[in-house]
Amino acid sequence: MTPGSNSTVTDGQLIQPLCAIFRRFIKRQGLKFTPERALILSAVLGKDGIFEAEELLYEMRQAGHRVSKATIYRTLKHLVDARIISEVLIDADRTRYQLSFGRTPKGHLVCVESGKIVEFEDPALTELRDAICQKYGYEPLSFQFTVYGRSPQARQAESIIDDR
Amino acid sequence: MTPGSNSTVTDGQLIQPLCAIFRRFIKRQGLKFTPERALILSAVLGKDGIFEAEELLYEMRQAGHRVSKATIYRTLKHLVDARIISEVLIDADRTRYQLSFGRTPKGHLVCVESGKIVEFEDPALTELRDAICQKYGYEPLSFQFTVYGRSPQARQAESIIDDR
DNA sequence: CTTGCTGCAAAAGTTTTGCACACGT
DNA sequence: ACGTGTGCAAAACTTTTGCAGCAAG
Repeated sequence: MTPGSNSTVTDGQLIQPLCAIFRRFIKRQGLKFTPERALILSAVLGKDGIFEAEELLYEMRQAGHRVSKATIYRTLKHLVDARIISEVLIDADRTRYQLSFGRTPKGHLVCVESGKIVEFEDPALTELRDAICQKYGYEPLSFQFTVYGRSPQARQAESIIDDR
Repeated sequence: MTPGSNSTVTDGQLIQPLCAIFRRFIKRQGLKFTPERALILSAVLGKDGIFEAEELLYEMRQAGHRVSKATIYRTLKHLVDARIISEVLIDADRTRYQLSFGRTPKGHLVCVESGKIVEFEDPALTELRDAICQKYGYEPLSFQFTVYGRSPQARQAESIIDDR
């Protein structure tokens, strides 16, 4: 139950419909809707932003659920297929994920010094995605826009050290 | 429509200046400009588009140069630091690279079925990068825009199989 | 000479897979 | 019952690192 862990009230409203959507998606492929899959989906919905596989595993175990790393990875793959979450590629270290169902796709602004990630929305992103796809005759599915820069704090910190 | 402005012939003209730039960059850090580093830079300049570390290693060995995987990775890192090449993150499988020095930054259109990657230019990309950075007070460094879709060929192939 | 560089092999880290058993449908 | 799913541990991969000898400045 973990009281007080529900920081994202709005996401809570998504649990019911998304469970149904995921279950339908799974069944449509002749696969099975298991407790583990439901549990992982619910853990994903509890995340408010970008998350990682290992992080999900850790938090689920903290919450007393015993799931294996393998099942996490296998289920995340299905959730991506179902277009409920999407991969977020910020660096080559590991894959990150983000809830994407029913949300405007976001761009990401990354500080190369601190690694801090800021999400932002801009209608131009989806417009650009569609324009490019139309130009090449592609069916648009998703996009990823990541901007790398130096945050104000990092610039200030650097200017103190910097003496070249 | 685009003439051979991105061909390897044009890149040939970049070898001299880029060697100088890289050497200066390396020396500025108190590091050493070695034959291996020059060789790797030259192999990179021979690539016409996106490439991978392993691919570079294979081709250099084919060409009769003996370089280690470790040195390839170490040098690619320096080339990224020097802003001569940039990382291209298409999927989580591996890191790809691309010559970026003196070039308009590109976006990538990826077919999710075939994995084919099309590069494209659009001034809106850099404009968007700068607009976002300005909004948050960041110093813009680079960006990555990847659009995932289904190519006309893939859509056609799928429609033949598809009979749900 | 001093300091960094290279190749090799081993290590590290993330993601995948083989297997035996358990469980949805 | 049948066919998937799960957990575990091992495997697979890409990328990094420790080390001993080598080379650039």
